[in-house]
Amino acid sequence: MRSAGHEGRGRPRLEQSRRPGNTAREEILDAAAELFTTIGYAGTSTRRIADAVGMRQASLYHHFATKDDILDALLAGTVDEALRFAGELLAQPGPATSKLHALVVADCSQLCGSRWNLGALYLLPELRIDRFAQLRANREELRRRYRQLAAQVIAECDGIPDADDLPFRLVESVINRRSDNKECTPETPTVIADAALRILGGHC
Amino acid sequence: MRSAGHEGRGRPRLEQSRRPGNTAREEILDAAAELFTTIGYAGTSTRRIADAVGMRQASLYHHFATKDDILDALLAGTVDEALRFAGELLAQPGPATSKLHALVVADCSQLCGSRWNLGALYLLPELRIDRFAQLRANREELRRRYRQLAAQVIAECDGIPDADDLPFRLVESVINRRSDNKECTPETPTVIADAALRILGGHC
DNA sequence: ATTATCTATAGATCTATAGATAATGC
DNA sequence: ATTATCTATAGATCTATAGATAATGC
Repeated sequence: MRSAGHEGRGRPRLEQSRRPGNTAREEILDAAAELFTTIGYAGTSTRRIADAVGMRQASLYHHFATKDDILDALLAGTVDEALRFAGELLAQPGPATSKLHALVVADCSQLCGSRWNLGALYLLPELRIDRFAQLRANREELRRRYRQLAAQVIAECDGIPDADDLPFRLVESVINRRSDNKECTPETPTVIADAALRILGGHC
Repeated sequence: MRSAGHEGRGRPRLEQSRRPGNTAREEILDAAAELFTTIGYAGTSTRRIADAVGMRQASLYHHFATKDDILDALLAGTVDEALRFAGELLAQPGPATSKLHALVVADCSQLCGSRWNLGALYLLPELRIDRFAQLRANREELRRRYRQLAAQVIAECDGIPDADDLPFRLVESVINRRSDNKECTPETPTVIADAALRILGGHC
């Protein structure tokens, strides 16, 4: 079992690795995740990422063709699981209330559990460029499914129709809380999920 | 009454102004507000701001000493009014419920009403540098006053203690909605304010 | 031979400054 | 004289490429 930065295949690094990860690719993604979420994408130079890993700037390009590809790799997969779970819940029978609760708990757990605040990447203004249109569309579809589930809860429990976008926004608030250096507690996911149901104003 | 870009004091511009505002300073701030909120701060070059105004890049520096100063000028004052109003409400007697409602309505109206989504500037990762520590502290103080007011509502109405941060986060959600190109409606401020009370779970 | 790193650098930025110029104001 | 613009550019980046080098694998 090879530990990062030690005894690899190619030429050895000049400095020892400072990052977790079994491969150079994972080390780069870990450093980029920290920097992109804290100082932004445009504000993070490839040199700074390389410094954080402990390699030369040019060496990044053996693993990623462009800087955009690094952001892409970080984002890929973050929404997919949430999207899949939301689709599965929508297809199932049963009360929407418990389904929405389960979705919120799952998504908040994921947002709270990641080593870096990866959800914040979706809020970066840089994501507006065409290159990331597909990723934005995925997030938009997730939002649509939240609204659909929320609308079902509102219908079932005689809630407030205008509130159907708010459960999704409450989940996003976990990202803002982490950006403000407020930690998640183990209770956070259920606190948010309970709040998401209350906010719809129904009597179930 | 002088209209921007026409018959001013100094040397005339090569191009006509493309921006609203009675002074060059206002035109620059308008262009910067659009660009900073849509493509980010680090991602917006001073050249691009100047192009959007219809002047040369170097001419910006007659009005602002540094690029940071432009962001600073946009942020200055955006939180101050909210902070003042929150402080005033906290000092007044009366039920916390109606005070929190009024604060949320006021802040959401301000966030919805600005020509550009200025609230999004507070969510930019670039604001983490020391230069903007005071502005972040102001926003943190506003958040603290929201929590204080929310805690009073929770005490008065037997609500859920863990929910005290959520009214502030709901107000922030208006920023995310605008970033997602969802317009505010005239009802948005009261929709959010009503939701902020429901989310605290009290029986008042 | 293959791989992952290294050094060096091209070419394109980007912020900010220096100094000239073309208006109005006095 | 004062003001707001302009042109030109210094100096510091930044991304990405070219090609050398030092390991392991076969």
